[in-house]
Amino acid sequence: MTTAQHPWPETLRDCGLRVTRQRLAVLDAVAERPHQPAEAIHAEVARRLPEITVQSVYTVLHDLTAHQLLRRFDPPGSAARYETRTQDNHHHAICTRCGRIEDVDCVHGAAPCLEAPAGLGMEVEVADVVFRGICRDCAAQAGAEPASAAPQPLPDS
Amino acid sequence: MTTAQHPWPETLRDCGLRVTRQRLAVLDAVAERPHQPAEAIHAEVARRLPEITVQSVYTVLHDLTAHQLLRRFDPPGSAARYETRTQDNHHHAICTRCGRIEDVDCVHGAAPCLEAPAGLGMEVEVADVVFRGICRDCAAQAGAEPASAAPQPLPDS
DNA sequence: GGGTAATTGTGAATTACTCATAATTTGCGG
DNA sequence: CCGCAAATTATGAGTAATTCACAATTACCC
Repeated sequence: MTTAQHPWPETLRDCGLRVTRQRLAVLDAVAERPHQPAEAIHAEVARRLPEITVQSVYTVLHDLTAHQLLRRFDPPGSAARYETRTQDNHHHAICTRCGRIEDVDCVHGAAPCLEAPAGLGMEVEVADVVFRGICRDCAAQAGAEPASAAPQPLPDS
Repeated sequence: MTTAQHPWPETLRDCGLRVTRQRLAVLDAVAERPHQPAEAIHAEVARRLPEITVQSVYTVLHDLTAHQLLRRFDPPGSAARYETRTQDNHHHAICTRCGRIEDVDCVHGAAPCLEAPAGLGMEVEVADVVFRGICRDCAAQAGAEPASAAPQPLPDS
């Protein structure tokens, strides 16, 4: 689908970061499949760079997140996820049954929820919103199967 | 301040739970100091029940959370916190410098942010909102000290 | 190409929990 | 009150996710 890739090397250099195979591979993997945990990113990256270690993936993810090339998202009760959408203010929806994570564009405009805490003595910089519920597919299945009480352990995207 | 305590024993029995010293002590500790991690709750509880173990605190927190007597909150990149405000829809503000966590009442009314994802194929049950920024105290200090780049490791309340 | 600082690899350590099982306790029935 | 059964807690080990220290390698300016 996306034949034209991001100019990752340029972006890296703009941040004062060196261009390495590991960083490019991680950026590609996260761009292609967002909302994956570090282990899954490592598995994907290892297909091209079999010698890469999980620890290096952690280091790369940490560095790229610190430089705003990646955004880290912590689903409650699960490992951290990463995505390349860092410039816009978007939120996330998690299905409590199948664990699927989807992006949710901001409803109130560009910087929506930041207007919220009027009386709060704080200058708000970020507002992270996590919606939780039952996605359409799981709701459809719920009619047939009563479904398990415990939610699935957050599989993939 | 709050001389009149909650009727925890009654509340516990209403949930079909037995009344134990450990549960009462945990409920008291969380009510008195919300937004504390399990370790801090254990430390507080241990002042009255020196023989209690951290694992038991984890079990109690888990059980009470499952029965809606406590609400669990996962700050990004930090251990879980607990609070007794379970009936209202409120959110949280975290100072990225000092780590202080404060409650934020809902701005849009009772169930505010649930109206958000119109085009989303999901029936939203919960909307967790986390505001992050610099609190008033830290902003005042920022003028004097340039402050460290890394945020403090989420101390207390 | 050479040097140097940045980056990655290696391996151990840590944090925040969870799990299995044994000991204890609560609360009901008698 | 007493005792039993189920619920709860203590004990100890185990796990997942991530971090840390340091040695080996690599990118990039000259």
